[in-house]
Amino acid sequence: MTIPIDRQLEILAARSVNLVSLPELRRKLEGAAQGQRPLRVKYGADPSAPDIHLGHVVGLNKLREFQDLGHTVVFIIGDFTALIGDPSGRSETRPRLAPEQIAANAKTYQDQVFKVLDPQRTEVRFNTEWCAGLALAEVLRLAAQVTVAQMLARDDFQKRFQEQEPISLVEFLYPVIQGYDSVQVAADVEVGGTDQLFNLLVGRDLQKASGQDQQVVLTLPLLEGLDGVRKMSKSLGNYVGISESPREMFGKIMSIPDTLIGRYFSLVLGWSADKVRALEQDLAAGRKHPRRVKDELAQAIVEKFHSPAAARNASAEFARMFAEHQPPDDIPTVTIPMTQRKNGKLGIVALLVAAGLAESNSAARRLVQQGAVRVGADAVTDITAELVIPEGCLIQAGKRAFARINSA
RNA sequence: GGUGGGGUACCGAAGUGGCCAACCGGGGCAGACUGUAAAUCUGUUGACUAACGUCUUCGGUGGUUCGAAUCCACCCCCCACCA
Repeated sequence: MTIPIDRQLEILAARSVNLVSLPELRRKLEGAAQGQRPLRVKYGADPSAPDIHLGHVVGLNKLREFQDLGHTVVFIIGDFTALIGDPSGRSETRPRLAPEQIAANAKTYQDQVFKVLDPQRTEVRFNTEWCAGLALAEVLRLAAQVTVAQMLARDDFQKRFQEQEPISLVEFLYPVIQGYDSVQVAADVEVGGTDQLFNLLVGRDLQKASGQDQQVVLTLPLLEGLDGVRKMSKSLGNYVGISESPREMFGKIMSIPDTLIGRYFSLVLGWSADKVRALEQDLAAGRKHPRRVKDELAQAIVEKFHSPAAARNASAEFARMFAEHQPPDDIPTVTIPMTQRKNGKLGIVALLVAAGLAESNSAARRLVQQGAVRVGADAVTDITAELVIPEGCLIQAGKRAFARINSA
């Protein structure tokens, strides 16, 4: 590593919201450079939802930057803490998960994170390793480091408390256990979202109490989800999973509000602040068209998680589907036995249901009445229509749902 | 242990004997428009029915009533407060 420390600090501090503290990070980087010892950069993942999405990528990108500078990422899967549920930013107690579910999620996690992280410089740990056998006496010693006042000073708890919403005692323990992870892995740095600030700082306290060097805390912005307002999360359904198909991924990114374009370039693709600013100025001045820029964004993201070819295809298909209103090329084929037909004809409502394009006859009728349905080249607006369906006939319900019909 | 407040459709939340398949908001779906699955506007959002209409739904079980999400009884679950 011959990159000067100043440059390293610049890279690592980019996009951060909190950095506690810059001098400490400098000291640690210098120590690492001199002692040929990579820093241990901790990141905790909550396996309560199985998909890694772009919101996680914000953190993963930062970890990758550490790795590219020669450091080691300690990726902790919070299989034990998932039994509690992180209260951060929550307005209610999180549901607790079954151990089998957590194990399954943890597995898919590991498969996904290496799309961003370098496996050679990653240490994956499960915190059950050291939490499961934790003696109560030890828990008490740890818990003694945090005061109720500190807890209640947090926005999320305060709000819940004032609104007489329930707060479980184990939720108070969550930061303690997460902090204990830092002690166990001897973390030099911990990276997390801004909502994790409190938890990360508790890690510092516990390390200090254990006589360890305190970890540097680095928080990153929370990426807004597809709705453009709330943070991206699985439970809000406003997320883009990194394992999603190129088409899904592309389409979802095209649907983000224009105002978020710069943020996605910055946080998902790691663009520099200067570059993002220039882009936003071009957009504001009308020198660049949001549609085109978003297309670039969506392609770049698909490329990051799939391939350049997949990105080009997704873009082309999207344009064909929505700009030219052409059907996509992989349409599911549904077989409808001739026996379901009367005189070789099929009612439009039954057809939609049989093709899986409507959940019920009522829903099918609504679609027809709303003018969403096409059979072959013809729009169908009469719910009593009886149709002869040629082999391979294309059925469309709405802009995005298609099926091709076979008989048997 | 005591007191009080709750459990309504995917979510939030009104409704306190008929006008309730149930206001409203969010979400979803559809249409128009467009630069996109953006924004905006409009419609729609239990099931069956071509339609009239019928059936099931408001924590559970019974009951009162011509008629209940709404009243009564018992039960289950959740929460806050005071100890």
